Amino acid sequence: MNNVVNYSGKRKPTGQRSAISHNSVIQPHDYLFRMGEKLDGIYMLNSGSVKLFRTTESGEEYITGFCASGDLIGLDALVDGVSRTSAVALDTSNISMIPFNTIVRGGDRFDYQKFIHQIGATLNRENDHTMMLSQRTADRRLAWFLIEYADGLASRGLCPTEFSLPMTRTDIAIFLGLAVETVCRELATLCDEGIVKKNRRRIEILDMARLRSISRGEVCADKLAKEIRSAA
Amino acid sequence: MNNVVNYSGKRKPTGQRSAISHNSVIQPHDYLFRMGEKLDGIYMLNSGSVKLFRTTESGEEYITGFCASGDLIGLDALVDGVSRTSAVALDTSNISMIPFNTIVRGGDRFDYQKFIHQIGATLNRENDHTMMLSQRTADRRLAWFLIEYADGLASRGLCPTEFSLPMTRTDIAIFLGLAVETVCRELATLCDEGIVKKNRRRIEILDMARLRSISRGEVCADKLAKEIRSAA
DNA sequence: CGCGTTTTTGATCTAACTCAAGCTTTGTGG
DNA sequence: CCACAAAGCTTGAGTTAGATCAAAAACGCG
Repeated sequence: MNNVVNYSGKRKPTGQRSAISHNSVIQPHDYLFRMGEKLDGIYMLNSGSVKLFRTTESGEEYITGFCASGDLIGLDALVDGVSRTSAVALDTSNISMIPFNTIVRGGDRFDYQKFIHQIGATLNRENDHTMMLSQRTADRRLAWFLIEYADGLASRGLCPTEFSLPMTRTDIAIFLGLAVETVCRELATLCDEGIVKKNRRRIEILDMARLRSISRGEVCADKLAKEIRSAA
Repeated sequence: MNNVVNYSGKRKPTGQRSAISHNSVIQPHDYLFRMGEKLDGIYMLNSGSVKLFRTTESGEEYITGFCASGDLIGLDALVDGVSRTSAVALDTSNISMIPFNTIVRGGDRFDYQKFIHQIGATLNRENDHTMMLSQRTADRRLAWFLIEYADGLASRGLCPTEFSLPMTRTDIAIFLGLAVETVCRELATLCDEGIVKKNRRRIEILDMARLRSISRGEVCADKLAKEIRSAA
């Protein structure tokens, strides 16, 4: 499992620490901030993608979310200014910061309404993630993940059926609470059934309707595979 | 699995719907609001306990959290005024409401700072819940649950080692992403090892240190049980 | 007191984990 | 520019933690 040291060891010196004042660009593997760090405000992702995660003392990594353009990062620091989460860029990303002062006092042209709205959205996404992790089969989890990602793209006006995932299979596995091998296998199953096409990180969704019904638990992804087995 | 109809069917007419203006009392099984309902603001729980949950079209129930005094309820409605979550009282509870207007405009004596703080705290709790659900054994989940509950009591100045749980075993199971039977069995194991004492909903924690180390995954709750088996 | 709900325990089964190993891609240094 | 190393991805075989099914006991309520 990757840990903080790994990443920090191999990244370029760019963006070493969060000296972000207003607008800045960070490179893949650069940290926006690390868990336990005091933040100066909330970050807003303008482009690229960021992974949010925590590591326990014993080195277990937990991924709490993947962020894309428009998302707020560091909301959990609202409690006392310190984030319990680390944020690392997966792609080259453009980021701006909203200082805590602005948030608390309601600064110049800070869109408060929108900020509150985003908090609700974040909370809802967390809830969805939680629901997915409770008592669900691997095929549903993966289907859910792909749909979430596709929907996110669609809401940003991008193509929801053909895209490139910014994260590794291991990241997906951790996020979904599964083993890497399980993610690979389930993805392979979806391909076998003609629901998606994959080429490494590149994903093409061929049958969105079926993918959604798998996600809802109406049908099982391994249905075909099982039918073949039982026929034998 | 319990669903909305069950609860609504057997509750007394009190507090039928959320006509809560400022301060009110609701009885066990009364709904504060149901998923999809338009809220007038965010609720604050002053005493008692409330369960937050969602149900899918297919009737699956997911519990996103249990609230106790001091908690804000309905934050997910900040996105558009509608909550995707249902809130039902587990005990007789005292509740007040902060209208959206007050939140957005920053009314009279609305403690904005505290509000923002609470949002961060809620987000963190969600994250903890998510982490627990990702890749953890049943014994760790249950230990985590008991500790969370105990810590919550402690932070409210109540006794953290002897308490009565307001929710059913089934609720705990759903919240932890486990089967009811598993929750019962793991609780029984904890009792066998002298870590907790139980009498139905009544819980007494005898060895908090050991419970915490189980929660961290340092030791396995079924260790003893296994040692006995392997000795045979 | 009888009935429905909740809790508990037992037996069996299976989905997903773990371990193992090969393959592919990416990155690095000579 | 090529070779080697490291990371990432994939597939197979065997094991196991926890789900499911079944059923009894313990409450609590009308």
